[in-house]
Amino acid sequence: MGRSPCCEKAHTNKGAWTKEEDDRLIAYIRAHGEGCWRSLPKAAGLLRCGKSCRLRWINYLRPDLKRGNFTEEEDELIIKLHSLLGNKWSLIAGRLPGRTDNEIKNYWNTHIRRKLMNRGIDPATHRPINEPAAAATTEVKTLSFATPAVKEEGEDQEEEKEEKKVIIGNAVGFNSKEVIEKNLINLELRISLPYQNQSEPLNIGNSATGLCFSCSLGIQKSEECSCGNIGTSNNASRGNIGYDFLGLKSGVLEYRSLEMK
DNA sequence: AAAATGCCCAACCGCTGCTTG
DNA sequence: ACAAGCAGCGGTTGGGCATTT
Repeated sequence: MGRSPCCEKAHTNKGAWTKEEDDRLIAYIRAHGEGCWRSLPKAAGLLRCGKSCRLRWINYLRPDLKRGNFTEEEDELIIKLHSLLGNKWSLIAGRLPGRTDNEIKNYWNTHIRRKLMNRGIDPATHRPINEPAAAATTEVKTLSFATPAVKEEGEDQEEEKEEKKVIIGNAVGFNSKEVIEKNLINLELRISLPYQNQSEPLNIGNSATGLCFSCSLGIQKSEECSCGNIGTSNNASRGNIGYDFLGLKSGVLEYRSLEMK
């Protein structure tokens, strides 16, 4: 048997929150802190379900929320993060202090989508709208590399052979579930390169360190390594991507911070 | 001035993965 | 082991406000 229900839905309020409800919720969380949303409504004297209280607090009442208009810098950061992460609003919000996933999601749908459309960029793919579909799927490189993690003795031989792959292409598309289900990668993320004119050579390695793109990503032992540093790169352990990816300079995006689960 | 239309955003809905009993 | 609840997430909705006709 499971646990008892969190609240009686028949006796809960719905719709817009009143000032009194807000005050009760704020007062309760100030006194007892966040968490245990299940018991919070009853303890705080609110006729709301815990889920509704959590949403109200996170999206509206939290004292560290910025409110107000998004800055141009925030706009550009959201665009860049979206090109990397897709509709992972909570991850994007994690990079924008004082902003919530709901707020960013709304802002994206109402402002940034239109902004990109006006620039002639498809907000879903971050590519020029008139670009042929075929071109969007070319130049997809798959880097294969054995997992650097130390295997414990006695693990299945088949498991030993499994590859973990980072799919690097200039197509932004997320099918992370499939990738994870196939146990190909432990990152719920596809890292994709920005659109580039085919005539322009890719110059995304780290010229400062002399590392190629795959080494800069911390992908050791990659077949795609072109810099001769196979197995010697320690960027992964440093945690930084170390190149200007979509204009995100080293340190803005930390590789480890993109790991999920 | 009133009606129609468009926009914004808070809140809800439904799903997924994890936890609990 | 299993069923049911919880927390968190992304998608969608609808009410209120602003602008246009």
